[in-house]
Amino acid sequence: MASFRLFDLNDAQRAAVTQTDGPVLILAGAGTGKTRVITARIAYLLAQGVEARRILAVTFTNKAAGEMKERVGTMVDPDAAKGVTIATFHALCVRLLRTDIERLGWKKNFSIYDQGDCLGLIRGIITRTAARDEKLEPNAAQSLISKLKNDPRIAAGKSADESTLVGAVFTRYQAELKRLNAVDFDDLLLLAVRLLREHPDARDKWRARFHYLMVDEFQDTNRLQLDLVSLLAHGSPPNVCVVGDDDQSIYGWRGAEVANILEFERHFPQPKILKLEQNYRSTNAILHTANSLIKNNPRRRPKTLWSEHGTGDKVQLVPAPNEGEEAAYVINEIHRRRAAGEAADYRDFAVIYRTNAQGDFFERELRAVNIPCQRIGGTSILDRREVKDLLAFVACLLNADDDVSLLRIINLPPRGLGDNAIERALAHSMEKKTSLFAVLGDPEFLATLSARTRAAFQQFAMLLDSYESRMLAPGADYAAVAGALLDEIGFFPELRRTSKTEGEATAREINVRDLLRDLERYQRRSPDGGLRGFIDRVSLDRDRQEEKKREEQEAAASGVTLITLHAAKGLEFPHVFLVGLEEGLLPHERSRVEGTIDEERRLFYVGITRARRALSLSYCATRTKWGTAAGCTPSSFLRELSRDHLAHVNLGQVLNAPAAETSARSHFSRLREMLGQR
DNA sequence: CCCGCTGTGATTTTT
DNA sequence: TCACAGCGGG
Repeated sequence: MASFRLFDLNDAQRAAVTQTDGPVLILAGAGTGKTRVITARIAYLLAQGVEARRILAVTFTNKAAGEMKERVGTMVDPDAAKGVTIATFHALCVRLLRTDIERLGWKKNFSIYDQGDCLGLIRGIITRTAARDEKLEPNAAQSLISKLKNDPRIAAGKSADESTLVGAVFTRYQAELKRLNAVDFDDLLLLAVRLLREHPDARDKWRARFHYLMVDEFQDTNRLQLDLVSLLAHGSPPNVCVVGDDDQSIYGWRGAEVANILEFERHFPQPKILKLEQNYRSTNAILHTANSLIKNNPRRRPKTLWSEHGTGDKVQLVPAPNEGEEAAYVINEIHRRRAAGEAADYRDFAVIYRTNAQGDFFERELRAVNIPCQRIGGTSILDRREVKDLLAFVACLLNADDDVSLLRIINLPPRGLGDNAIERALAHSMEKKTSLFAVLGDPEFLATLSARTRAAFQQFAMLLDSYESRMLAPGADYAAVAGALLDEIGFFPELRRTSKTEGEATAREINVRDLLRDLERYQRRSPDGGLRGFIDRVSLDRDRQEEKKREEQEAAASGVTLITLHAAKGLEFPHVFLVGLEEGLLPHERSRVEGTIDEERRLFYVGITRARRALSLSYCATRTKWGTAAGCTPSSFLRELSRDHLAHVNLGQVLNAPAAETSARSHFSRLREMLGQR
C-alpha cells in the first residue's frame, strides 16, 4: 500500500509530509521541492488509510492542479488518486454553487462570465448611470468592483456606498448579473463564502465531506479564499495544511494578502510551522545573493536557502550604457556560452524583465540576429472570437436568462436583426422585466415589429428552441448537435467571410473544430458532467487549448524564453538574464506611491531564484522611454546584495574583445548580428 | 461595414 | 514614441 518512498525526501520534507493532523504551515522556499511535498503528503494520507474523498487540495491555476493530479496518480493506485479532490479555488466554488446556489437566489444553471463579458456589462451600466460630467473608465471600474468584492463588509452582505459613481455602478452591476442568472469570477468566491456563512446546513454538509484540506501557494490567497478555507475547515483543531512562501508573494496588486501567511496563527491557532530551506535548483552563489536581498524585507518569516550544489559561478553585475548594449551583451553571452559548451540549447536561457514592453525590445533584438525565442504571456490570448461565439450559443441553450451571450449571437451570422431591432427588444425586456429570450416569443412585442423583423426574431427563437431540446435530450451527442447547429447557421462560411486572410480563416476554423473535439472527448470521459460541466471547465480554463498548442510549439522550436518576473514564478532556467534593473523599473516607480516596495523586492527575489547555474543582473545608464532617452540610476536593490558572489562586468571590454578560443564562432555570429541589423 | 483620424496613456495577470 | 480605443464619415 505505502509504496511511495518517504526516504526519497529530506528530513524537513518528510516532517512536512507526515505531520498530517491539526493546522500546519509549510514555508517552502523557492526550489525546495514544494510540489513533491504536497503530492507525497496526499499519498501518505492515503497510505495511512484516509479515504480519498476526504482529501481536498486547492491550487490557483489549472496547470498546478493538473500537475498535482498527474503526480499523485503516479504515486498511488490511480483509482484512489481519482477520488482525491484537487481543484482550483474557482472550480471548487463552482462545485459548491452548482449544488447549492439556489439558496442565494440564483438558478442552478447560472452562467459564468469572463472578464470580457463583464467589461461589456460594466460599459453599458456606466453609460446609463454616469451624469454628463462624470467619467469612469470601464477598466478602472472593473478593477474597483473586484476590490469591492473582496472587501469584508461587502462579503458580509453590506451594500456599497452608492453616493459615489463606482458604488452605484457596483450595485447595478451586481443586480444585473443576478438578473442574467450569471456570476463573475469574484462572485464564485464571494457567493461560495456567503453560502457557507449564511446557510449552516450547507456549511455542515460541505465540512463533513472533507477531513483534510491542503492549500498551495497560500501567500497568494486573498481574503475570500482564506474565508473559504476557514469555513470548510472541519474539526478542532482542523486538519488544514497550507504551503507557501511569503517571500514570493507578488500578487498583492490583485488582492493577495501576505498577511494570510504571515499571520497564519491568528486564523488557525497553534499550528505546526515547518520550513523547507534546502534548495535543489541553484548554486550557493545565487542563493546567497537571493538571501542577502530578501532579508531586507521587514515583515517576513525568516528563511535561509542553501544547497548542496557548491558555490558555482559568480553572479554577473553588468552596467550597460543603454538598452541596445544591454541586449548586445545578452546576445553575446548566449553565443559565447553555447560555443564554450556551458549551455546546450537556446531553451536553457531566459531573459526576465519587469514590464512587457521591455520584452518587445528583446524580441526584436534576438530575432534580428536569428536567435529563436518565445515570449511567454503578453496579450495573445483574448483574441478568439469564434470560440466565444460558439460558447455563447451553448450558454444560451443552457441559461435562457443569459442576455449577454444571446446578444453576442443574435445577429450571427447576420439575419436581419440590426441595432435598431435589438434595441427595441432590449427596451421591451426592461419594461417587462424578463429576459431577452422571453421577449422573442412575446406576441405583444412581436406585434410592434415589421413582418420581416418579426420573422427574423421568430426564426432565431425557433432555432434556439429546437437546439435546446436536442442538446438536453437524453443521450444527446453534444458535439454532434453543436456541429449540426454550426452547419445550419452557416457558421464556417461566415467565419471565412469575416476573416481577412485565408490563413486566419483556417486558424479560426481549427479553433472551433478543436473545441468540438474537446467536447466530444469530454463527454466520453465524463459522461456525468453534462454539457454544463464542459462549459464550466472551458470558462475556468480557457488557456487549456492554447497551452497545449504552445507546448507543441515549444517542443518543435525551442528558443530563449522572454518572460516577465510575474510570469516566471514557478519556472527555472539554467541561465538567467535579469535585465533593466533600474530605479523606477524595479522597484517600479508606482510602487513608491503605492507603498509596495517590499513586493518589488520579492519580485526581484523571485527573479534571482529562477536561475539554476548562471545569473546576470544588468542595468542601463540611459533608456529610451516614450521616444526620448532618459538617464537612469541603478536599482537601489542592487546595493542590498551581498558582494561576496558578485562579479562586475566591464561591458566595453566584453563586447570589443571576444575571447580568442571562441572567436571563430562568435565572430561569425557577430557578423550575422551586424547583417541582421541592417 | 470599414477605414482613418484623433486623443490618450503607458506594471504586473489568473480564474 | 507607439498602440489602441472610440468615433465619425464615406
